[in-house]
Amino acid sequence: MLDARFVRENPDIVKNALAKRGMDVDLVPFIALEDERLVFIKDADELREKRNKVSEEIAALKRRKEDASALIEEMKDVSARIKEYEEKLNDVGRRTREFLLTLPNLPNESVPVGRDETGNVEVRRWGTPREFGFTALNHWDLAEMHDIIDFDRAAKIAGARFALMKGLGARLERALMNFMLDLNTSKGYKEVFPPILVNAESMTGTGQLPKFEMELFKTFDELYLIPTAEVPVTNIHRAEILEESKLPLYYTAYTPCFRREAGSYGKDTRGLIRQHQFNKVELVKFVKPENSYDELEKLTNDAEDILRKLELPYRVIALCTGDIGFSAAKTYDLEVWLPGQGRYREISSCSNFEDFQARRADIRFRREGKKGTEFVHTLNGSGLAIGRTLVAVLENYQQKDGSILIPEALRPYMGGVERIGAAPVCK
RNA sequence: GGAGAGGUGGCCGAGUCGGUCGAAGGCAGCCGCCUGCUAAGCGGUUGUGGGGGUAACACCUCACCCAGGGUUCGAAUCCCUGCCUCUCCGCCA
Repeated sequence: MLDARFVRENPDIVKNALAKRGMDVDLVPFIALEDERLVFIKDADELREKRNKVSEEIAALKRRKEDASALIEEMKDVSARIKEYEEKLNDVGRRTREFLLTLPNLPNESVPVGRDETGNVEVRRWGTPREFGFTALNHWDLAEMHDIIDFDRAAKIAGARFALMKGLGARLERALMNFMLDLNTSKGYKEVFPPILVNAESMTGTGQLPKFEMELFKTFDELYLIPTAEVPVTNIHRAEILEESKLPLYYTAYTPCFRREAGSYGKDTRGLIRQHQFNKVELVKFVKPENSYDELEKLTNDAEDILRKLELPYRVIALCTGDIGFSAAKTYDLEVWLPGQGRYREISSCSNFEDFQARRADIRFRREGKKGTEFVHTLNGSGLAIGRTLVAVLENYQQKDGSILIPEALRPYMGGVERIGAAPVCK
């Protein structure tokens, strides 16, 4: 959420920044509402001041056993007017807040300007896509060949866009989770395992609500299935004032993630790329404002490191103003090479939200020796999406005979299994 | 699911028949003083947010005692609803 005061005092800056996102926002009604709100606050405060003063007088009179009925009579009217103002204030305050909650974050100046994903900028590449010397298969063909993912039975159990992992497929999924968590924790990220069902306040804190409810699975108990661990982990510190000395805070979490994928009909209908339920290991940071862009580079590098250790070719994309997410001020996507598709596909998204989420979720810190508080900056990134990493491993490590080598880094997590397919394998 | 208890400032904890309570007291913290050092002791101080004000402080004012309503001239204190926590019973991975 943007700061109400900042918006009303800098409407041009806000309007121009949002224009870069391709939005034409009319701030005039908002500012009018704000002006009204400020007047109400002033008037209501003055009345309340009077009420407080007179109440003391009444109390003093009563203590002296004197008659206070004239004052009480007078205050009845004052109180009634205060109530009127409070109702107006509630109404206006609610409307300004609702408006602000629907405004996305302002892009950072370093974000390339562009209308849509065609405006994204490749920042760097790592690794070289392998020369196969044969036609590389899709991961779903490979998975079927080895009976490690069963989409048909998953559809029977749950529906489309679900997967049943079996045998070494399930083992590989688990190996990736553990490998990533171990690597992340070795870099100082604290491992947490949060609730994956959260309340509306948490969803509002990170920006999923109120605008994107249609993308979420909701239960009958007013709880939502998380679309990413970003939600519960960022909300760990909701409504808290942190000590400066505790910052930065780094967390990593494995969680399942759930997305309705409304509006993605016909996209990635086969395979593991786009599922209603998938596993992900997430990185989350709480940092001081002056460090947040350094921290974004470091976080992105930490996510990249996972791909490097798995020896999977990837590239880093700086999303342009028209393509960054609602809450983000800047985002790098990591895209891994998928031979089966012959192109790079998103496997991680690393963002700096600056104080956008912190303001919504009320996460502040106090500087040593200074009075007052400031909002922290929050960041997060996938480190990494497990399902898509598994896809990348299957497709990049496939051999001519159809077997799949296990990346060196994962073998300790696979009980020593080096290959899916040719060698003795459990099916 | 059934039966009770409770939610107060960084923490502990007091708030009597509603009135001078932003809230006693203690601890922790901070600033002084004192003391060979440390401890103890003495004095002072220490919440958050909004509005106004200032070059910046200062300062003025309003709100906040889980949340939202209600009663009242006036509520931390009374009433209602919700949320959460704890204890006991039942049930269960």
